[in-house]
Amino acid sequence: MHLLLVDGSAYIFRAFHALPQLNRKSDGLPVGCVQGFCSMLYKLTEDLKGEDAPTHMAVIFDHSGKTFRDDIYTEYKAQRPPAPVELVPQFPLTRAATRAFSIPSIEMEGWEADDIIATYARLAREAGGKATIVSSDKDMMQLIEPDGSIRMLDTIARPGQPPLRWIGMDEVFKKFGVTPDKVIEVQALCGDSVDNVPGVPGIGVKTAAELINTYGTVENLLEHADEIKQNARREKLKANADLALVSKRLVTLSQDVPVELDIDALIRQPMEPSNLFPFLKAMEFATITKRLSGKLEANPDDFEADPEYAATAVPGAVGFDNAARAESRAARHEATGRSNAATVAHAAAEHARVRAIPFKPEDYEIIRDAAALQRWIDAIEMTGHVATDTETTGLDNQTADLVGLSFSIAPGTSAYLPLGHTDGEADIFGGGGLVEGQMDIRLALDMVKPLFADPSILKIFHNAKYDIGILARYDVAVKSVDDTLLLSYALDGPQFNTMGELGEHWLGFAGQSIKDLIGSGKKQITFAQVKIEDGARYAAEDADMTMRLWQVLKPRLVAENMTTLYETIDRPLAPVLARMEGRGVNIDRAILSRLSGEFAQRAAAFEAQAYELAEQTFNLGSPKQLGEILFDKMGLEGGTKTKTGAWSTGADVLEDLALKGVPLARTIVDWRQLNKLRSTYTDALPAYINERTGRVHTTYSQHSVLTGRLSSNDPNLQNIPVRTEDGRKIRSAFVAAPGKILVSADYSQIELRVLAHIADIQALKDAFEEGLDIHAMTASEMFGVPVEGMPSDIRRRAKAINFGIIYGISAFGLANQLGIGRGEAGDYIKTYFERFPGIKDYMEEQRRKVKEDGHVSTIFGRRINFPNAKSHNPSERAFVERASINAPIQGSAADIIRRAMIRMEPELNKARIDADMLLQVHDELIFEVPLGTESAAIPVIKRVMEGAAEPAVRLTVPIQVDANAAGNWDEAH
DNA sequence: GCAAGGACGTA
DNA sequence: GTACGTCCTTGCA
Repeated sequence: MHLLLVDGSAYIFRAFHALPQLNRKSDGLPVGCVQGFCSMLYKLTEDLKGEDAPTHMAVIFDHSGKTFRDDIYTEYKAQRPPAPVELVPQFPLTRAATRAFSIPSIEMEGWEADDIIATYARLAREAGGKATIVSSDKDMMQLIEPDGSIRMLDTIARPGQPPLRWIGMDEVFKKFGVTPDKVIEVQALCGDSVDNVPGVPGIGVKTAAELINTYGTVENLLEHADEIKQNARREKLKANADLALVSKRLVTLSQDVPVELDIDALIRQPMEPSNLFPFLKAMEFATITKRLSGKLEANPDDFEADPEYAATAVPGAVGFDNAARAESRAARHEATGRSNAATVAHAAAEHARVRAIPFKPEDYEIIRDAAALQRWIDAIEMTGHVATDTETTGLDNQTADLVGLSFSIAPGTSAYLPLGHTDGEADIFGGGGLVEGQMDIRLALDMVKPLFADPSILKIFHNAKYDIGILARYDVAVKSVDDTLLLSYALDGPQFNTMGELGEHWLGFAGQSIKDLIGSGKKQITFAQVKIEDGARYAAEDADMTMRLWQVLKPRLVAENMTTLYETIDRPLAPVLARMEGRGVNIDRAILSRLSGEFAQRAAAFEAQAYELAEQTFNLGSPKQLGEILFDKMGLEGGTKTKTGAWSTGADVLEDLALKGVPLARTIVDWRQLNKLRSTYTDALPAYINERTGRVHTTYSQHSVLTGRLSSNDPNLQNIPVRTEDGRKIRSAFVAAPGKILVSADYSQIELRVLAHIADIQALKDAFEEGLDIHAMTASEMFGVPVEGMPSDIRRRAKAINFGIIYGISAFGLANQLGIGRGEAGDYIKTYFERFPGIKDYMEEQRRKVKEDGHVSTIFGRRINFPNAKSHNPSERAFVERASINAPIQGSAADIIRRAMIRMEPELNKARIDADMLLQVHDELIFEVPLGTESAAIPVIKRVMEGAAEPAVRLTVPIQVDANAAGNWDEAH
């Protein structure tokens, strides 16, 4: 008899740390360890042949919870960190894998796997057989027998080593310096920091082995302790005799576990295809499935993936396709709802654990010299990850100066490194000198630089893009980043923005407000002027808070299937945006200044005209005063009121009045237009030119928009005018730098194409495939007019309907847009749905989904939440319905361009094209390239943009990108 | 000095 | 009918 005992828990942990954890299944669940585990089980059956072939087999796991060792020594394994988030969901899966291979999976409450293994090994030996323990855990070495009846086998794959390595007497002696029967004696003395076995302080393996080889056992050693010559050693032993004895009990494996299955129950069973393949298919393990199908002579296609473990959402099938697929998806969702229970529970437990840790500002450290900084760097390298934050003199990372850095390696363990605090009164030259007690900024940055560049150390920021931008200006590159702001965005959307809001919500503590430190308004100071001690408390708390939020939010990623979205779309985009912001865009100050004068003059003329027509002066910028003049004083008919009871004076109202012969209305419309262009663009933009770079640097927000779009602010470069002739003059002030040229590339009709894909509308898809004018085609389908020679008004109506569809159409809105009656608009919509019934199905599906789940999704799995979906207010509910129809369309298009942006720079580099991506305007990317290289750049840019959905989603419509080059943005567009 | 509302620029 | 940000006025602190 040969019993093979696999130490399942040890294998998973060792494999997790020994192998790169790259494998995930299609819903983002990490399964690298499960895969390694399955390969190992398969390999064992392949490699253990002849006399090594086992006749009996079992896989043993640790049971969660307390064991008898916790009663002996309360600190046992107390310092062990919680299992890595990626690993937790894999625990139940390895049990399932064991069962799939028709092998008994054994775990027992109150016992460690090691004890169960020891017991079975003894039973096998007593029955006259032998046992092989598949493990490399040193704690098991005590079981090895010199006669070979109990052996160990290490199967963790390592480069350059044979796949299976036997551990016998020699290996044990090498490790402990004693024979296996003395291993527990040595361990009792030297202890084990991993399991927190105390041992005798100051005695290591070497000394312990020497002592045991002389005295045989711990007990005998303690009895003869007085004979030991070395003073220190003798005293340590005598003082810690109790610890040594307790340690021995801790490391001694119990061989008397009351096992439930007796050894006959462990006889090897043949693999059963109907057991095996459903699991392997659910895990999406193609290679091993293929190998086993050959071996078992079974066809895996005959089996369905086990619904309990299969992926929730297949990318490309998210959103709506047709009723049948939606149904099967719902079924899968249910199924994984169960299989994800462990990950959900883990996330909740982490939240509870972290929330319970109190904040202690008095524990924060201030790093004032190189020695202290080196200690922190060493600790960070040990930990492998660090929450970090930059403190600066302002909100704009293109102008703010670095004042300090904070680091946290665990909740409550945090430090501040002050670098640029100044004293004295600020003068016009930027303030007083540096305060004492700070490291030289260059020296400190040189010390932390390798840390930030080290890909094996994860840097956790809150809004990494800001800090990456600051650090880049100090020549510090950052690799391997997590971002609590983006984690929160992927999980909850733009619900929480600031760290204070996140802290308040998840930890019940908002943290110190920056206003308390620097004040606000006129009396506001910069962080550089804050006292170091005060700044330290704030900054260290920020890093501490970031670390806590990361520990709360990161596990939710797996539990809520958002890992792929976060890791492949949101997180990698941040450094791309940081570079775009850093590059800025060149604008021609002279053009804007000339336009400013022109607009001001023309506006003044309209102003004078307005006073004349109104027969009084008033503030043209005041809708209130205007409304009173038009509707009260002049007594015009048909005025409507806004929700606050004020007269409505929007452009559409004034336009109406103008047509009815009210010249004042036209004058106001024209004045407002010019005034808008002047105040928002020609006057404001030059003030944004950065002195250092001579360019305008916008700030993108990656976490503000419900649907996944970006937004742009300070200044907003996503709403530069284009529709009117005056507006385009402003656009022409965005110019390429000397020797360069601008390339503008925009997606053609991306949202309608996305709609055609998700709602699966064949007529629309065909039209795009054939390159038809989509609005004319719609008009022709709806009104039965041939495309050739179609009246422009008919096409205009169809265009409005197409846009209306994307916006979640209502008869009311369409009527408003087209200036027709509600009845007529309703008829249009009815006709449209008759011609494209799939669209109606899509809309109903989204309405149903949002009501049921409170969210809808993009084709890449981005979730868009609508907490209002069940509102009792009918108009609020109608709004949610329209928005939930629009969100998957707008959001999927936004995901596509995000993916294009992430891939753009590597692809341009690969093609050896020197092109700088400067701006994104939702469906358009603007680049600056050396003059003459535009014709080489454009094909690459188009290829990346057009293929951006692949391979995650195979779109069923062609994507078209139009690109042009010119010296300014107006002509390139 | 700040928040809300109205208006208007973009996709 | 969707999604944003900015400027200006108004009203209140």
